[in-house]
Amino acid sequence: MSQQPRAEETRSRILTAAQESFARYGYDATGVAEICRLANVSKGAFYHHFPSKQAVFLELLNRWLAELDTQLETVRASAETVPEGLVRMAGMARLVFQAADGQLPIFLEFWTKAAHDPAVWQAMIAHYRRYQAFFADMIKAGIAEGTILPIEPETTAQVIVSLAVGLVLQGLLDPHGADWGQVAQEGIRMILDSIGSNDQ
Amino acid sequence: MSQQPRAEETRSRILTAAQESFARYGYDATGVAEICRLANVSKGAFYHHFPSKQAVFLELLNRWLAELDTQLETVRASAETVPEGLVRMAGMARLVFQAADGQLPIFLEFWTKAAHDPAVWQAMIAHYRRYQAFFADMIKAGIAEGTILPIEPETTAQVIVSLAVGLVLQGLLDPHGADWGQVAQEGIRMILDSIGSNDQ
DNA sequence: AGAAACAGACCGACCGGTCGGAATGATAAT
DNA sequence: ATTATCATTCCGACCGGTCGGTCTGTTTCT
Repeated sequence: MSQQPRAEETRSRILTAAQESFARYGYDATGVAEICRLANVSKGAFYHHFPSKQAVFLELLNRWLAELDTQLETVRASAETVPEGLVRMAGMARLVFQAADGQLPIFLEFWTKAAHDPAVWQAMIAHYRRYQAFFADMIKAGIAEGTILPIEPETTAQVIVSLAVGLVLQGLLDPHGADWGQVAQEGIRMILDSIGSNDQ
Repeated sequence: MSQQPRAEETRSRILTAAQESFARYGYDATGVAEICRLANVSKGAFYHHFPSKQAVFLELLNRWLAELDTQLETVRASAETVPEGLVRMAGMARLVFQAADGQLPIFLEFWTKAAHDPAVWQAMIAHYRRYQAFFADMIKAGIAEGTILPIEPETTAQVIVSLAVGLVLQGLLDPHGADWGQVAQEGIRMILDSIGSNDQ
Protein backbone atom coordinates (compact mmCIF):
# COMPACT_ATOMS: atom_id res chain seq x y z
CA MET A 1 0.00 0.00 0.00
CA SER A 2 2.68 2.45 0.98
CA GLN A 3 5.89 1.95 -0.90
CA GLN A 4 7.74 5.01 0.15
CA PRO A 5 8.73 5.24 3.79
CA ARG A 6 7.45 8.74 4.33
CA ALA A 7 4.00 7.70 3.17
CA GLU A 8 3.49 5.63 6.29
CA GLU A 9 4.39 8.56 8.44
CA THR A 10 1.89 10.80 6.65
CA ARG A 11 -0.76 8.19 7.13
CA SER A 12 0.02 8.02 10.80
CA ARG A 13 -0.06 11.80 11.18
CA ILE A 14 -3.50 11.88 9.59
CA LEU A 15 -4.78 9.25 11.99
CA THR A 16 -3.37 11.03 15.02
CA ALA A 17 -4.75 14.39 13.96
CA ALA A 18 -8.15 12.87 13.23
CA GLN A 19 -8.26 11.13 16.59
CA GLU A 20 -7.53 14.34 18.46
CA SER A 21 -10.01 16.37 16.51
CA PHE A 22 -12.76 13.75 16.70
CA ALA A 23 -12.25 13.54 20.44
CA ARG A 24 -12.23 17.28 20.96
CA TYR A 25 -14.94 18.43 18.60
CA GLY A 26 -16.80 15.31 17.57
CA TYR A 27 -16.94 13.53 14.24
CA ASP A 28 -19.38 15.80 12.47
CA ALA A 29 -17.85 19.00 13.75
CA THR A 30 -14.46 17.94 12.46
CA GLY A 31 -13.82 18.87 8.86
CA VAL A 32 -11.40 17.06 6.61
CA ALA A 33 -9.67 20.39 6.09
CA GLU A 34 -9.14 20.70 9.83
CA ILE A 35 -7.60 17.24 10.03
CA CYS A 36 -5.28 18.13 7.19
CA ARG A 37 -4.27 21.36 8.90
CA LEU A 38 -3.43 19.57 12.16
CA ALA A 39 -1.53 16.87 10.32
CA ASN A 40 0.33 19.32 8.08
CA VAL A 41 -0.90 17.50 5.05
CA SER A 42 -2.78 18.52 1.96
CA LYS A 43 -6.22 17.31 1.05
CA GLY A 44 -4.68 15.48 -1.86
CA ALA A 45 -2.50 13.51 0.52
CA PHE A 46 -5.48 12.77 2.75
CA TYR A 47 -7.53 11.32 -0.07
CA HIS A 48 -4.52 9.51 -1.40
CA HIS A 49 -4.33 7.49 1.80
CA PHE A 50 -7.99 7.21 2.73
CA PRO A 51 -11.02 6.88 0.51
CA SER A 52 -13.21 8.93 2.84
CA LYS A 53 -13.49 10.61 6.20
CA GLN A 54 -15.48 7.65 7.47
CA ALA A 55 -12.65 5.28 6.53
CA VAL A 56 -10.36 7.15 8.91
CA PHE A 57 -12.99 6.88 11.60
CA LEU A 58 -13.37 3.15 11.08
CA GLU A 59 -9.65 2.58 11.23
CA LEU A 60 -9.45 4.48 14.50
CA LEU A 61 -12.32 2.40 15.85
CA ASN A 62 -10.66 -0.86 14.94
CA ARG A 63 -7.33 0.19 16.44
CA TRP A 64 -9.06 1.28 19.64
CA LEU A 65 -10.94 -1.99 19.99
CA ALA A 66 -7.89 -4.07 19.13
CA GLU A 67 -5.86 -2.40 21.84
CA LEU A 68 -8.60 -2.94 24.40
CA ASP A 69 -8.57 -6.58 23.37
CA THR A 70 -4.91 -7.07 24.05
CA GLN A 71 -5.03 -5.16 27.33
CA LEU A 72 -7.84 -7.30 28.71
CA GLU A 73 -6.15 -10.48 27.55
CA THR A 74 -2.89 -9.45 29.15
CA VAL A 75 -4.51 -8.83 32.52
CA ARG A 76 -6.41 -12.10 32.41
CA ALA A 77 -3.24 -14.02 31.68
CA SER A 78 -1.34 -12.37 34.49
CA ALA A 79 -3.87 -13.08 37.22
CA GLU A 80 -3.82 -16.16 39.43
CA THR A 81 -7.54 -16.40 40.11
CA VAL A 82 -10.59 -14.97 38.35
CA PRO A 83 -11.63 -12.61 41.15
CA GLU A 84 -8.11 -11.29 41.29
CA GLY A 85 -8.19 -10.68 37.53
CA LEU A 86 -11.46 -8.77 37.78
CA VAL A 87 -10.15 -6.60 40.58
CA ARG A 88 -7.03 -5.89 38.59
CA MET A 89 -9.10 -4.86 35.58
CA ALA A 90 -11.02 -2.45 37.76
CA GLY A 91 -7.69 -1.07 38.86
CA MET A 92 -6.79 -0.61 35.22
CA ALA A 93 -9.72 1.74 34.96
CA ARG A 94 -7.81 4.29 37.00
CA LEU A 95 -5.14 4.41 34.35
CA VAL A 96 -7.70 4.63 31.59
CA PHE A 97 -9.35 7.65 33.15
CA GLN A 98 -6.19 9.65 33.59
CA ALA A 99 -3.96 8.49 30.75
CA ALA A 100 -6.59 8.53 28.04
CA ASP A 101 -7.50 12.04 29.10
CA GLY A 102 -8.50 13.43 25.77
CA GLN A 103 -9.03 10.02 24.22
CA LEU A 104 -12.18 9.01 26.01
CA PRO A 105 -14.60 11.29 24.16
CA ILE A 106 -13.94 9.41 20.96
CA PHE A 107 -15.44 6.36 22.60
CA LEU A 108 -18.70 8.25 22.70
CA GLU A 109 -18.36 9.15 19.04
CA PHE A 110 -17.90 5.49 18.22
CA TRP A 111 -21.01 4.51 20.09
CA THR A 112 -23.13 7.31 18.63
CA LYS A 113 -22.08 6.52 15.09
CA ALA A 114 -22.68 2.82 15.67
CA ALA A 115 -26.28 3.62 16.53
CA HIS A 116 -26.89 5.16 13.12
CA ASP A 117 -24.27 3.86 10.71
CA PRO A 118 -24.47 0.16 9.78
CA ALA A 119 -20.79 -0.07 8.85
CA VAL A 120 -19.71 1.29 12.22
CA TRP A 121 -22.29 -0.83 13.98
CA GLN A 122 -20.94 -4.04 12.50
CA ALA A 123 -17.37 -3.23 13.47
CA MET A 124 -18.53 -2.36 16.95
CA ILE A 125 -20.89 -5.24 17.60
CA ALA A 126 -18.34 -7.84 16.56
CA HIS A 127 -15.83 -6.75 19.18
CA TYR A 128 -18.53 -6.01 21.70
CA ARG A 129 -19.96 -9.51 21.63
CA ARG A 130 -16.46 -10.82 22.15
CA TYR A 131 -16.20 -8.78 25.32
CA GLN A 132 -19.39 -10.31 26.61
CA ALA A 133 -17.99 -13.73 25.81
CA PHE A 134 -14.64 -12.80 27.34
CA PHE A 135 -16.18 -11.98 30.69
CA ALA A 136 -18.58 -14.89 30.52
CA ASP A 137 -15.57 -17.16 30.01
CA MET A 138 -13.86 -15.62 32.99
CA ILE A 139 -16.90 -16.28 35.15
CA LYS A 140 -17.05 -19.87 33.94
CA ALA A 141 -13.39 -20.30 34.74
CA GLY A 142 -14.05 -18.87 38.18
CA ILE A 143 -16.84 -21.35 38.74
CA ALA A 144 -14.58 -24.15 37.59
CA GLU A 145 -11.77 -23.12 39.89
CA GLY A 146 -14.22 -22.74 42.76
CA THR A 147 -13.75 -19.06 43.41
CA ILE A 148 -17.13 -18.07 42.03
CA LEU A 149 -20.57 -19.44 42.84
CA PRO A 150 -22.37 -21.34 40.09
CA ILE A 151 -24.49 -18.53 38.71
CA GLU A 152 -25.38 -17.63 35.12
CA PRO A 153 -22.14 -16.50 33.50
CA GLU A 154 -23.76 -14.57 30.65
CA THR A 155 -25.98 -12.38 32.77
CA THR A 156 -23.16 -11.64 35.16
CA ALA A 157 -20.89 -10.74 32.28
CA GLN A 158 -23.51 -8.32 31.02
CA VAL A 159 -23.73 -6.70 34.41
CA ILE A 160 -19.97 -6.24 34.48
CA VAL A 161 -19.85 -4.76 31.00
CA SER A 162 -22.74 -2.46 31.86
CA LEU A 163 -20.87 -1.22 34.85
CA ALA A 164 -17.76 -0.61 32.75
CA VAL A 165 -19.58 1.21 30.00
CA GLY A 166 -21.51 3.34 32.48
CA LEU A 167 -18.32 4.27 34.29
CA VAL A 168 -16.68 5.45 31.09
CA LEU A 169 -19.70 7.52 30.16
CA GLN A 170 -19.88 9.17 33.52
CA GLY A 171 -16.16 9.80 33.63
CA LEU A 172 -16.66 11.54 30.33
CA LEU A 173 -19.47 13.78 31.44
CA ASP A 174 -18.18 14.60 34.88
CA PRO A 175 -14.46 13.79 35.11
CA HIS A 176 -13.97 15.51 38.44
CA GLY A 177 -17.34 14.56 39.91
CA ALA A 178 -15.92 11.46 41.54
CA ASP A 179 -12.90 9.19 41.74
CA TRP A 180 -14.14 6.92 39.00
CA GLY A 181 -11.30 4.52 39.46
CA GLN A 182 -12.41 3.96 42.99
CA VAL A 183 -16.04 3.60 41.93
CA ALA A 184 -14.89 0.90 39.51
CA GLN A 185 -13.08 -0.92 42.32
CA GLU A 186 -16.08 -0.67 44.59
CA GLY A 187 -18.50 -1.83 41.90
CA ILE A 188 -16.45 -4.92 41.14
CA ARG A 189 -16.05 -5.55 44.85
CA MET A 190 -19.82 -5.55 45.30
CA ILE A 191 -20.34 -7.92 42.41
CA LEU A 192 -17.65 -10.28 43.69
CA ASP A 193 -19.14 -9.98 47.13
CA SER A 194 -22.34 -11.33 45.70
CA ILE A 195 -21.07 -14.02 43.33
CA GLY A 196 -17.81 -15.04 44.99
CA SER A 197 -17.62 -18.21 46.98
CA ASN A 198 -16.32 -18.05 50.55
CA ASP A 199 -13.75 -20.82 50.31
CA GLN A 200 -10.87 -19.15 48.51
CA MET B 1 -46.00 32.86 24.26
CA SER B 2 -48.63 31.21 22.13
CA GLN B 3 -51.84 33.13 22.10
CA GLN B 4 -53.72 31.24 19.50
CA PRO B 5 -54.55 27.63 20.20
CA ARG B 6 -53.24 26.28 16.95
CA ALA B 7 -49.81 27.72 17.69
CA GLU B 8 -49.35 25.36 20.61
CA GLU B 9 -50.22 22.43 18.42
CA THR B 10 -47.70 23.48 15.79
CA ARG B 11 -45.05 23.82 18.46
CA SER B 12 -45.84 20.36 19.71
CA ARG B 13 -45.73 18.87 16.20
CA ILE B 14 -42.28 20.37 15.71
CA LEU B 15 -41.02 18.86 18.95
CA THR B 16 -42.42 15.44 18.14
CA ALA B 17 -40.99 15.45 14.64
CA ALA B 18 -37.61 16.61 15.91
CA GLN B 19 -37.53 13.92 18.56
CA GLU B 20 -38.22 11.18 16.05
CA SER B 21 -35.73 12.44 13.55
CA PHE B 22 -33.00 13.06 16.13
CA ALA B 23 -33.51 9.55 17.45
CA ARG B 24 -33.50 7.96 14.03
CA TYR B 25 -30.77 9.87 12.24
CA GLY B 26 -28.95 11.80 14.95
CA TYR B 27 -28.83 15.51 15.64
CA ASP B 28 -26.38 16.53 12.97
CA ALA B 29 -27.83 14.35 10.28
CA THR B 30 -31.26 15.86 10.88
CA GLY B 31 -31.90 19.03 8.91
CA VAL B 32 -34.33 21.70 9.97
CA ALA B 33 -36.01 21.20 6.63
CA GLU B 34 -36.53 17.54 7.44
CA ILE B 35 -38.11 18.35 10.78
CA CYS B 36 -40.43 20.78 9.05
CA ARG B 37 -41.40 18.19 6.47
CA LEU B 38 -42.24 15.61 9.16
CA ALA B 39 -44.18 18.16 11.16
CA ASN B 40 -46.02 19.55 8.12
CA VAL B 41 -44.82 22.98 8.97
CA SER B 42 -42.90 25.65 7.11
CA LYS B 43 -39.48 26.87 8.01
CA GLY B 44 -40.99 30.19 8.91
CA ALA B 45 -43.21 28.53 11.46
CA PHE B 46 -40.27 26.63 12.87
CA TYR B 47 -38.21 29.75 13.45
CA HIS B 48 -41.24 31.56 14.75
CA HIS B 49 -41.49 29.09 17.62
CA PHE B 50 -37.83 28.32 18.21
CA PRO B 51 -34.77 30.54 17.92
CA SER B 52 -32.59 27.73 16.64
CA LYS B 53 -32.30 24.01 16.03
CA GLN B 54 -30.36 23.69 19.24
CA ALA B 55 -33.18 25.27 21.21
CA VAL B 56 -35.46 22.45 20.11
CA PHE B 57 -32.84 19.97 21.19
CA LEU B 58 -32.49 21.58 24.60
CA GLU B 59 -36.22 21.59 25.16
CA LEU B 60 -36.39 17.90 24.31
CA LEU B 61 -33.54 17.24 26.73
CA ASN B 62 -35.23 19.09 29.55
CA ARG B 63 -38.52 17.33 28.98
CA TRP B 64 -36.78 13.98 28.93
CA LEU B 65 -34.93 14.63 32.17
CA ALA B 66 -37.99 16.08 33.87
CA GLU B 67 -40.01 12.98 33.09
CA LEU B 68 -37.27 10.73 34.40
CA ASP B 69 -37.31 12.82 37.56
CA THR B 70 -40.98 12.31 38.24
CA GLN B 71 -40.83 8.62 37.41
CA LEU B 72 -38.04 7.96 39.89
CA GLU B 73 -39.73 10.04 42.56
CA THR B 74 -42.99 8.17 42.06
CA VAL B 75 -41.36 4.80 42.51
CA ARG B 76 -39.48 5.90 45.59
CA ALA B 77 -42.64 7.19 47.20
CA SER B 78 -44.55 4.00 46.48
CA ALA B 79 -41.98 1.63 48.01
CA GLU B 80 -42.03 0.47 51.61
CA THR B 81 -38.31 -0.10 52.04
CA VAL B 82 -35.27 1.16 50.14
CA PRO B 83 -34.21 -2.23 48.74
CA GLU B 84 -37.75 -2.77 47.52
CA GLY B 85 -37.65 0.62 45.80
CA LEU B 86 -34.40 -0.20 44.05
CA VAL B 87 -35.70 -3.52 42.82
CA ARG B 88 -38.83 -1.85 41.56
CA MET B 89 -36.75 0.71 39.66
CA ALA B 90 -34.84 -2.10 38.02
CA GLY B 91 -38.17 -3.56 37.04
CA MET B 92 -39.05 -0.23 35.48
CA ALA B 93 -36.12 -0.73 33.14
CA ARG B 94 -38.02 -3.43 31.34
CA LEU B 95 -40.70 -0.93 30.40
CA VAL B 96 -38.12 1.62 29.36
CA PHE B 97 -36.49 -0.78 26.96
CA GLN B 98 -39.64 -1.81 25.18
CA ALA B 99 -41.83 1.27 25.40
CA ALA B 100 -39.19 3.79 24.48
CA ASP B 101 -38.30 1.68 21.48
CA GLY B 102 -37.24 4.41 19.13
CA GLN B 103 -36.75 6.96 21.90
CA LEU B 104 -33.58 5.58 23.45
CA PRO B 105 -31.16 6.68 20.73
CA ILE B 106 -31.85 10.30 21.56
CA PHE B 107 -30.35 9.66 24.98
CA LEU B 108 -27.09 9.00 23.24
CA GLU B 109 -27.43 12.22 21.27
CA PHE B 110 -27.92 14.10 24.51
CA TRP B 111 -24.81 12.62 26.01
CA THR B 112 -22.68 13.19 22.92
CA LYS B 113 -23.75 16.79 22.59
CA ALA B 114 -23.16 17.35 26.31
CA ALA B 115 -19.55 16.30 25.82
CA HIS B 116 -18.94 19.09 23.33
CA ASP B 117 -21.57 21.78 23.83
CA PRO B 118 -21.39 23.78 27.08
CA ALA B 119 -25.07 24.72 27.00
CA VAL B 120 -26.14 21.09 26.71
CA TRP B 121 -23.57 20.08 29.28
CA GLN B 122 -24.94 22.43 31.88
CA ALA B 123 -28.49 21.26 31.39
CA MET B 124 -27.34 17.66 31.61
CA ILE B 125 -24.99 17.95 34.57
CA ALA B 126 -27.53 19.71 36.73
CA HIS B 127 -30.04 16.89 36.46
CA TYR B 128 -27.33 14.28 36.51
CA ARG B 129 -25.91 15.41 39.85
CA ARG B 130 -29.41 15.31 41.24
CA TYR B 131 -29.67 11.66 40.26
CA GLN B 132 -26.46 10.92 42.11
CA ALA B 133 -27.87 12.72 45.13
CA PHE B 134 -31.21 10.98 44.71
CA PHE B 135 -29.67 7.54 44.96
CA ALA B 136 -27.27 8.59 47.68
CA ASP B 137 -30.29 9.77 49.69
CA MET B 138 -32.00 6.45 49.13
CA ILE B 139 -28.95 4.62 50.42
CA LYS B 140 -28.80 6.87 53.47
CA ALA B 141 -32.46 6.23 54.13
CA GLY B 142 -31.79 2.53 53.80
CA ILE B 143 -29.00 2.74 56.35
CA ALA B 144 -31.27 4.70 58.66
CA GLU B 145 -34.08 2.17 58.39
CA GLY B 146 -31.61 -0.66 58.92
CA THR B 147 -32.10 -2.41 55.59
CA ILE B 148 -28.70 -1.39 54.24
CA LEU B 149 -25.26 -1.73 55.78
CA PRO B 150 -23.45 1.47 56.74
CA ILE B 151 -21.32 1.94 53.65
CA GLU B 152 -20.45 5.07 51.69
CA PRO B 153 -23.69 6.24 50.10
CA GLU B 154 -22.08 8.39 47.39
CA THR B 155 -19.88 5.69 45.93
CA THR B 156 -22.69 3.18 45.98
CA ALA B 157 -24.97 5.66 44.25
CA GLN B 158 -22.33 6.12 41.55
CA VAL B 159 -22.14 2.39 41.04
CA ILE B 160 -25.89 2.19 40.64
CA VAL B 161 -26.02 5.06 38.16
CA SER B 162 -23.12 3.53 36.22
CA LEU B 163 -25.00 0.30 35.95
CA ALA B 164 -28.10 2.12 34.74
CA VAL B 165 -26.27 4.18 32.16
CA GLY B 166 -24.36 1.17 30.89
CA LEU B 167 -27.53 -0.84 30.55
CA VAL B 168 -29.17 1.85 28.45
CA LEU B 169 -26.15 2.10 26.19
CA GLN B 170 -25.97 -1.61 25.66
CA GLY B 171 -29.69 -1.88 25.09
CA LEU B 172 -29.17 0.73 22.41
CA LEU B 173 -26.36 -1.02 20.62
CA ASP B 174 -27.66 -4.55 20.88
CA PRO B 175 -31.37 -4.52 21.73
CA HIS B 176 -31.87 -8.22 21.11
CA GLY B 177 -28.51 -9.32 22.47
CA ALA B 178 -29.92 -9.93 25.92
CA ASP B 179 -32.94 -9.45 28.14
CA TRP B 180 -31.72 -6.13 29.47
CA GLY B 181 -34.57 -5.84 31.89
CA GLN B 182 -33.43 -9.05 33.52
CA VAL B 183 -29.82 -7.92 33.54
CA ALA B 184 -30.96 -4.79 35.37
CA GLN B 185 -32.76 -6.91 37.95
CA GLU B 186 -29.76 -9.14 38.41
CA GLY B 187 -27.36 -6.21 38.70
CA ILE B 188 -29.39 -4.56 41.42
CA ARG B 189 -29.80 -7.89 43.13
CA MET B 190 -26.03 -8.32 43.28
CA ILE B 191 -25.51 -4.85 44.66
CA LEU B 192 -28.19 -5.37 47.30
CA ASP B 193 -26.70 -8.73 48.07
CA SER B 194 -23.50 -6.94 48.91
CA ILE B 195 -24.77 -3.86 50.74
CA GLY B 196 -28.03 -5.13 52.24
CA SER B 197 -28.22 -6.07 55.88
CA ASN B 198 -29.52 -9.51 56.78
CA ASP B 199 -32.10 -8.45 59.34
CA GLN B 200 -35.01 -7.26 57.26
C1' DA C 1 10.99 6.97 -17.19
C1' DG C 2 7.35 5.93 -14.40
C1' DA C 3 4.82 5.14 -10.42
C1' DA C 4 3.78 6.75 -5.90
C1' DA C 5 3.03 10.72 -3.01
C1' DC C 6 1.57 15.14 -2.43
C1' DA C 7 -0.33 19.97 -3.34
C1' DG C 8 -4.31 22.97 -3.37
C1' DA C 9 -7.76 25.23 -6.37
C1' DC C 10 -12.17 23.96 -7.27
C1' DC C 11 -17.10 22.03 -7.38
C1' DG C 12 -21.73 20.94 -6.35
C1' DA C 13 -24.67 19.86 -2.66
C1' DC C 14 -26.49 21.02 1.42
C1' DC C 15 -27.73 23.42 5.63
C1' DG C 16 -29.01 26.70 9.29
C1' DG C 17 -31.01 30.76 9.40
C1' DT C 18 -33.36 35.24 7.30
C1' DC C 19 -36.86 37.99 5.32
C1' DG C 20 -40.74 40.16 3.18
C1' DG C 21 -45.11 39.29 2.92
C1' DA C 22 -49.52 36.50 3.00
C1' DA C 23 -53.16 34.12 5.83
C1' DT C 24 -55.57 33.89 10.26
C1' DG C 25 -58.31 35.26 13.84
C1' DA C 26 -59.38 38.10 17.80
C1' DT C 27 -61.01 42.81 18.97
C1' DA C 28 -63.27 46.91 18.43
C1' DA C 29 -65.37 50.67 16.01
C1' DT C 30 -69.29 51.62 12.99
C1' DA D 1 -73.73 42.54 11.43
C1' DT D 2 -70.12 44.37 8.99
C1' DT D 3 -65.91 46.28 8.45
C1' DA D 4 -61.38 48.08 9.90
C1' DT D 5 -57.43 47.16 12.60
C1' DC D 6 -53.69 44.71 14.20
C1' DA D 7 -50.76 41.27 16.36
C1' DT D 8 -49.94 36.53 15.80
C1' DT D 9 -48.95 32.76 13.00
C1' DC D 10 -47.29 30.84 9.03
C1' DC D 11 -45.18 30.52 4.27
C1' DG D 12 -41.23 29.40 1.22
C1' DA D 13 -37.82 31.57 -1.76
C1' DC D 14 -33.45 32.92 -0.74
C1' DC D 15 -28.60 33.75 1.20
C1' DG D 16 -23.98 33.14 2.96
C1' DG D 17 -21.09 29.85 4.10
C1' DT D 18 -19.29 25.17 4.88
C1' DC D 19 -18.09 20.63 3.81
C1' DG D 20 -16.78 16.19 1.65
C1' DG D 21 -14.80 14.94 -2.21
C1' DT D 22 -12.55 15.62 -7.12
C1' DC D 23 -9.16 16.87 -10.40
C1' DT D 24 -5.20 18.59 -12.57
C1' DG D 25 -1.05 19.04 -12.05
C1' DT D 26 3.91 18.92 -9.52
C1' DT D 27 7.35 16.70 -6.69
C1' DT D 28 9.79 12.71 -4.92
C1' DC D 29 11.40 8.47 -4.91
C1' DT D 30 12.94 3.85 -7.34
